[in-house]
Amino acid sequence: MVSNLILSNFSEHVQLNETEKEQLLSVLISRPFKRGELIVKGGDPAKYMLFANEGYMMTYYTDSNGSDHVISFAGAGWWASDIYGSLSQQTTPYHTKALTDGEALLLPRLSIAHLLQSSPSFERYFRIVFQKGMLRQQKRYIEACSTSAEERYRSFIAAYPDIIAEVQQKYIASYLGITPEFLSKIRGKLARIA
Amino acid sequence: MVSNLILSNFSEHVQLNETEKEQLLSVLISRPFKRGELIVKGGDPAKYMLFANEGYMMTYYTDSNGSDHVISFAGAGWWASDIYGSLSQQTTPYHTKALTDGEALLLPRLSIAHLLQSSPSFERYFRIVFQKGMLRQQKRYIEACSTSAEERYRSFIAAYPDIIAEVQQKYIASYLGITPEFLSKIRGKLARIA
DNA sequence: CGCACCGCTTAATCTTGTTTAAGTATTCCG
DNA sequence: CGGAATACTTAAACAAGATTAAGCGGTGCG
Repeated sequence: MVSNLILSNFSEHVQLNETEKEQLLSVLISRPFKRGELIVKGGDPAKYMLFANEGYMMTYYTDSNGSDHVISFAGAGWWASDIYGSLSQQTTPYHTKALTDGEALLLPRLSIAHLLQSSPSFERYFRIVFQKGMLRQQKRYIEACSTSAEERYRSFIAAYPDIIAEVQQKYIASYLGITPEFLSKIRGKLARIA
Repeated sequence: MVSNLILSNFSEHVQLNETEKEQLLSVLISRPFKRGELIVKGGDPAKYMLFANEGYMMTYYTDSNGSDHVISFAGAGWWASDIYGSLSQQTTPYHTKALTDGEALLLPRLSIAHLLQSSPSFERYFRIVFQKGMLRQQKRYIEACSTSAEERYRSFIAAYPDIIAEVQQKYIASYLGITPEFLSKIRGKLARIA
């Protein structure tokens, strides 16, 4: 398991000493995955936070009508946005699925609790991660309300060309909050213009 | 300034000792407000986090077309959800407005930084606040995608009857992501049924 | 090889919610 | 008290996006 990515992610926000680094690395669990594999199933006990060390994952929610809603994608160097694994809660409502082959690093809930208690640096790190997460979610909500599907698609390809390349269209559609059919229509229109 | 509310909010998540309590109270600034008053204006330097000690506030965003989008309401005992004041950033894009007469407690950004450094309890408190905030925002996004405006309105009145009583309809409409006209239509329909 | 499945596309029809516009009720304020 | 904003309602025309259904192309597998 190569752990440069997660260490550099931490060091963007806090400075860990060698002991803390070792402590972190010692509790991470490598979890290789294959394209299409369901890594965490909604309804199951939420035991971990998931960091993408390699490849792509997505976190999504199945509503009461059986429709899926993609909450976010996570490429290498990102946390999956199912953070129920960080709470002393029984289950997560979210699924997390592999979109490509790759490797996740699992951080067990109990280890999180332990890290948080052992050093303020960890409290600080997760405080910042959640602070940014909250801001990102707010921004996404506003964009969903105030811009058309076509605009959202355009800004998505501009912002995440790598995800467009790797991820199936139906998941992009779900992320944008539209049907695959409508995304196809938008793409047809954009291709005709270009 | 009576500060029971904010202390009891903190004590829901962390246990502060007397020194920490005094430290917190000593940096809070009382900010009484009148109904309709703009407490924080979008585009201005973000200097504070705002805690509602009495009355109701709302945080909203004005998009590039000039339409407003209510991000959240904050009644007594809640933080306003503009958390830009907690970052070392220049400005906030969000407005915060008084919906009733009341009092906000302002927590200056520099004081936050100071609290965070002086005790892990404060890191922990804000970590939990942002963690919950992120989850709330995710939930809201999913609801916006997966349920009709009528359902959202019904669950809103069920969950926040006090806000319905205090807050103008056009702001509720904005919060639900619909036009005031359409909310009026929904209300008409529900009244006819009942 | 063949066929079943899955993802993408296209197009017609339908729904939800918007826009525009007009009218009514309230509240604020001199 | 009176007049002017401002909030809410109603209704018709309209638009964005959903639904349904059909067809097409690749791909995995017996």
